[in-house]
Amino acid sequence: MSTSGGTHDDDLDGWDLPGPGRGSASGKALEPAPPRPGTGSIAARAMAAVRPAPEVVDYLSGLNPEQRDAVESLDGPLLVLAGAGTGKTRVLTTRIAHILAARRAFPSQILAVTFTNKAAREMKDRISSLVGESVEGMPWLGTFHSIGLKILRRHAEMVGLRPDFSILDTDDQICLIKQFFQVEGVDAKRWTPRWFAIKLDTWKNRGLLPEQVPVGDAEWFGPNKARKIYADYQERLRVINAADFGDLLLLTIRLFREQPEILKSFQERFRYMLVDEYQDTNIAQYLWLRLLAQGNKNICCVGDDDQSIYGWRGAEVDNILRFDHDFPGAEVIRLERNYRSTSHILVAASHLIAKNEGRLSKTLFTDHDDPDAELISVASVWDSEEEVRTIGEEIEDLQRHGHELNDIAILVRASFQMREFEDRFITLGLNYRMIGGSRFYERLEIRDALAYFRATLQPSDDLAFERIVNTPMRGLGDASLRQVRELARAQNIPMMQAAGMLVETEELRPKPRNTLKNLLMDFSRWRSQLESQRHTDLAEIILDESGYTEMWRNDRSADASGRLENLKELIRSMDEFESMAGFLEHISLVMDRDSGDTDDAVSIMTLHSAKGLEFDTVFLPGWEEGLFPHQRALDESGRAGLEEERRLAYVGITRAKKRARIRFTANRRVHGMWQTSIPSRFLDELPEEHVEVSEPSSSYGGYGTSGMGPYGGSRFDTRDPFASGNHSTPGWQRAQRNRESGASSGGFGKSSRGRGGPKTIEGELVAKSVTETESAYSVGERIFHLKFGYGRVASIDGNKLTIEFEKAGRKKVLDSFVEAV
DNA sequence: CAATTACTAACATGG
DNA sequence: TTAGTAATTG
Repeated sequence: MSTSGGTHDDDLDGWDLPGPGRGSASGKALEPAPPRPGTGSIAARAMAAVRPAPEVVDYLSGLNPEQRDAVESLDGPLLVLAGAGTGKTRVLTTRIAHILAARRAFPSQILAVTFTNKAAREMKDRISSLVGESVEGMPWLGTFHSIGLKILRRHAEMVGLRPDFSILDTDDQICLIKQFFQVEGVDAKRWTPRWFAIKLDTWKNRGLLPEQVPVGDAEWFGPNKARKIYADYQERLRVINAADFGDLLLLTIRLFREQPEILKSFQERFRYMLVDEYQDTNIAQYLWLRLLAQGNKNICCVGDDDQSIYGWRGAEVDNILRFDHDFPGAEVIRLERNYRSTSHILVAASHLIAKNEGRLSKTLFTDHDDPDAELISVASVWDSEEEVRTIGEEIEDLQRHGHELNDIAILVRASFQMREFEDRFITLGLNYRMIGGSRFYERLEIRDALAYFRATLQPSDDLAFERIVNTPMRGLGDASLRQVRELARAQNIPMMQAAGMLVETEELRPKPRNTLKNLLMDFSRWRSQLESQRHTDLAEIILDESGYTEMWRNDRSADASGRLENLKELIRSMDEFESMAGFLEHISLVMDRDSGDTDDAVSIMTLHSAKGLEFDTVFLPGWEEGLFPHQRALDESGRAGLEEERRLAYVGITRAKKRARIRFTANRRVHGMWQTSIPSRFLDELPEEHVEVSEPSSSYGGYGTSGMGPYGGSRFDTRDPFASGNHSTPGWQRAQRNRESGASSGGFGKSSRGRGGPKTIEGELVAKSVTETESAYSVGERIFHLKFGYGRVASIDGNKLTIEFEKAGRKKVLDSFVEAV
C-alpha cells in the first residue's frame, strides 16, 4: 500500500453508475453532468430533478417544501434541524439519492456518517430501496468508527500500526489498564480500571493526546501519573498492534494533520458529506468532520438538540448550536411538521421536553388529528415481574386484534431490564428480537473462542493470548505467566514473542515450559493452515485441538451444552464472511447480530438504541426515580444529567406512532434487595389532558392492608386520583420525608462531598442518598415485610437490614421496605 | 498450581 | 442476587 500521497482510488472500481464511465471518476469531470437522456431510468428522472418540472421525479414528490429544500440545497454547508418524526432520515436518504441521480457524485464519493450501526443499516436499506441496487455497498456509509477504521487500515503505517491491527473492546481495554495499575502500584481500592477506562475514553472523545490531558486530570494517582499511564497505554497498544475505539477517530485525526496530502485526497474524494444525529457528535468527531469538510464544504448535518442523549459519551450539543459559526455561510432549515405520532403523543412529548432549558425551541405540529387516538397510558404495577407479565398480556391482546409484532417495541432505560422480558416471552412463546443488551459476542465461551482466533491471526495480540493461555487449564498459571509478561514488558515486545524466547531458556520449570512450547507450536501450526483451510474449518480445528470444546464437553454444569451450541452458532455465523479476519473485524465493530429480520417479532431494546426508529405501539417500562431518571446521571451530572434523561424520555415517547404505554413499578429489586420505588418525576411532567391513568391491570391489594398505595411520590401521591387515601407504606413515608428534607435543605450539591442527605437542584429532589444516618430499627425488633411477611431484625448495616423471616428465612432487605409491628 | 471460600461491587447508556 | 476477585489451603 502506497505510503505517500495516498491516492487510493481503487474503490471506484466496480461502481457502475448510469452516466459517465469510469476514468472520469476523479476530479472535474464530475461537475454537474450535462443531461444525457435515456441513459437509465434514474438518470433520466434525475435530469428532470436538477432543473425544471421536478414534479415528475417520484422520489421528490411527497416531500414537504422544507424537506425538499433540504434535499435540493446541495452546495455549501447545510444544517437541518429536524424534530422527532419530521422525516429526518427520509431527507438524508433522498438527498443521497438526489446527489446520485443528479450525477453530482459516485456512491464512493459520498461520505455518510451515522452514530450507530443500526442507523447505518437502516440508511443503507432505505437508500437502496430508493435508488436500486447500485448503491448496495456505498463504501463510505457507516459509523464514525467504521469509517475511521477503513481510513486507518489504508494508512496504518503512518500512525505506527500495521494494517492488520486489531481492535480492542472495552473489556480488553480494562484488562490492559489493570496491568498498568499493578505495575504502577495504583491503589486498586480507590481507582478501578473501569473508572480509568471511562476517563481515557473521555479524553479521547475530546481529542486529547497524553500531553494535552488537563493538568488536574493528569495528577490522579500521583504526580503526572495518569498522563504517564495514558502514554504508556498508547505505547503498549502500538507494540501489540492494536487500537481502541477512541483511537479509530483520534489516530485518523492525527493522520490527517500529519499527512496533508492524505487529508487532501480524502477531501477531494468526498464531494458530499452527510452527518446524521449531529447533536451526538463529540469533539473528536467534530474535528474529524471539520478536517474533511474543509475541502469542498458540501457538508450537510442533520440533528435535533432535543434528542441529544450521548452527553455521557462526550457529545457536545454545542456542535449543533455553533454550526453556522463553524461553517460560515451555512444554511439552516427547520423541519417541524411531524408525520409520525398522534397529537396526544406529540403534545405530551413536547410538554415534557419544554421543561428543559437551553434548547433551540422548536414547535412540532401535526395535521392528522384522529379523534379516536389513544391517550398516553400510564399505569403502575406491583413489581417488575408483574410489569413484564402485563406487558406480555397486552402484546398478546394487540396481536389478537391484528397488530403485527413488528410494530411493537419495548424500550427500557437499562439493558438489565431486557432480560426479564426475554425470559417471559420465551415462556409465552412470543416472538421477540433483542437489540443490544447482553450480547452474543460478550458471552464467555464466545469471547474465549474469539481470543483463540485473534491470537492465531494476530500473534501480537497480547490480550487474546493472555485470555486463553490457560483456558482450558494446562498448568500455565500465574507464576509462569508473570515471567512471560515481565519479559514482554522489559523488551517491549508482544507476549507470544516473549514466550517464544522464554521456552528456549531454562527460566521456566520443565513442565510449564513444555506446555507453553506446545501451545506456541499449536498456534504456528494453525497459522500455517490459514491459507490451506477454509476459515470455518480452521476455526473448528483450533477449538478442537486446543482442547477448548473438550473442556466444555467435560463440564458437568447445566449451561455447558448451551455453550457448545453457541460455539457452533459462532462458526455458523462465520460462514457468511470471506475470511476469519473479516469476521473478526465485523464483530469488533458490530457487536450485535442482525438476525431474523424477516420474522414478526416484538423489539426489545434500550432507549438509546431506539433513537431513529418508530413503532405503532411503544411500551416504556420502569419509569421510576433512580432508574429513569437514572440515579447515576443525576449524581454525576446534576441538572445537565437530568435534562439528558428528560431528552431520553422525549425520545422514548416520540418513538410511538399511535400508542405509548408507560409503566412503573412500586417495588424493584436492586442488587438483590427489594426497594420501594417512587414514580418518575417525568410522569408529572406529562400534561394530564393527554394521559390516561390506567387501573393496575391485576390486583395486588391482597398484599397489604386495604387501600395501601403501592406507589409514592409525585402526582400519584399528593392528589392521587385512584389510590384511595392513606399512604401507610413505611417506604413511602420515608421517601416523602426524604423529599421534604431534601427540598428544605435546598443545597445545590454539585460535588458529592460528604455522604449526607439528599442533594437537590433548585428544590427538586435529585439524589436520594441511600446512606441514611441511622436506622429506625433495632436488632431483635419484630417487623413486617410486604413480600416476605413477619420477621425479626437480625442485624443492621446502615439502611440494610438482615431479617430472619418466619416463612422466608434470612434475607437482606432495605429498611424503607419494612414496617415495625 | 488449582480448588475452595470469603468478600464486594455491580444495574447506565455505544462503537 | 450474582459475577468476579482475593486470600487461603490442599
